[in-house]
Amino acid sequence: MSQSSAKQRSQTRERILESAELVFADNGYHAALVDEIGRRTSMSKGGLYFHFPSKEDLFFAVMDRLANKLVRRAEKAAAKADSPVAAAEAALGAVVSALSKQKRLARLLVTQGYSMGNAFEKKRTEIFERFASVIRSQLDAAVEAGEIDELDTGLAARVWLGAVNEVVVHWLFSGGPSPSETAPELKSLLVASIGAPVTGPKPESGWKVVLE
Amino acid sequence: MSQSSAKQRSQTRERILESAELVFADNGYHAALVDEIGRRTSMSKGGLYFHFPSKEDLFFAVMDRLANKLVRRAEKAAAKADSPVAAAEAALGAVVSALSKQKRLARLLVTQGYSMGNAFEKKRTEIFERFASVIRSQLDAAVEAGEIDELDTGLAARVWLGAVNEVVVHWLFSGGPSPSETAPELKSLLVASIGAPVTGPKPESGWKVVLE
DNA sequence: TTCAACAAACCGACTGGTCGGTCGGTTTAC
DNA sequence: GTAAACCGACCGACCAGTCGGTTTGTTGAA
Repeated sequence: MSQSSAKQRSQTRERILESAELVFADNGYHAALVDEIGRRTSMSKGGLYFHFPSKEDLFFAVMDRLANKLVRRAEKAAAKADSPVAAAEAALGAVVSALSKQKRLARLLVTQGYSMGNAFEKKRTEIFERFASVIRSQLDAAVEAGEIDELDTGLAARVWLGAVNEVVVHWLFSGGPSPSETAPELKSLLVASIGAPVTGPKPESGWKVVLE
Repeated sequence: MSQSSAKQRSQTRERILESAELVFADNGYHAALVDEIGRRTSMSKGGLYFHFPSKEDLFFAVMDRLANKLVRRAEKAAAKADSPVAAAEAALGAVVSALSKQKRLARLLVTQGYSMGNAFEKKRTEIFERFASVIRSQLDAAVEAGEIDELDTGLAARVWLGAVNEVVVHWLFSGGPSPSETAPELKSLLVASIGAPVTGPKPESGWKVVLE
């Protein structure tokens, strides 16, 4: 009946998204071949095009799926913290940690969004803004609570993300240290940037690398 | 004679680089057509290929040329400052200001380096590292002079650049405020991040927006 | 229980347009 | 005279997307 076939349908979609994620992450958008995605899904090109109208749409779907996962993690981590600043730290930490775990994911989110025309670049920005707003709302709360002085929290959130972005890129392409290794130092810099007191690199500050 | 033809030669190269910069900046690497570069240089494709072995090499040459210009500016700005921290601020300010002035340039440096395979991504990173080292050496001097506490200056420099990068991207793709507008706030955040005392947003701190 | 009718899902050879790069030739400069 | 500089029609690889067709699954009437 139509109920069960709808389930089947979305399972197939999921299978395709999974393969597509790998192929896009390994090759970047342009070099990724639709045929290759088909191969890894054990499905013909025609089959793929039955589920997704274009390569572009498929790519967007992959990005959205990843972003959802990550944002959920960040929010979860933030919810556990017991002060706004700590929550902001925790959210950022969750992202850093997740990216460290999976180079593929890092590549996709951090660099591939750029690799094309304006439509794509907007998508990348949109996703980054979602992350930024998680951090931003914590910083707003921190200001509200008098934990830190007033400041442009939107800007601060972007600064934080930009910093993480660069550290990740450096790791990806220059063989620099993994983001999790740099995390404590990074945390100090970013917390200091918003004028909050920097607590020494203590392991209990929500920067555990274990996660997942 | 060979002297004058060598001059001619490099002038032609320069003409090509100029056009190529425009075309790459407007369209990104992939969408940029070699024929279009030829058109704007009033030179046939064959002519271009006499001077550059491939589209890829041409792109790299464009990037290098831009990077050289920017690094020179940053160093010049730094040289004028009268304390290491101020010099670091000034260098960053010069970059921000230059990027604000020319969206094209910003697009190229900040996003197009990503749009392809690994070779290109390395190039982008290489260029960013050059900027980072300008800032980094000032921070080292600041530590040396006891102006700020010890810290991972390499990381701090990357954090600064990453922050700028993100602010620029936000401006480019979300119609956010121009980087020069945000500059004073941004400066406060970044200076605070390295634990230096934040002087109010005074105009004389090397953040003049005028610069060519 | 069987089967015809229909649709959803899938197949894969093929097309059509795109461009980087080539190469035999012409022009220009010395 | 000759070599560097330049020309531009052409080639050939590439690949997203198409489309006529086959398979699989569902339904409902006989």
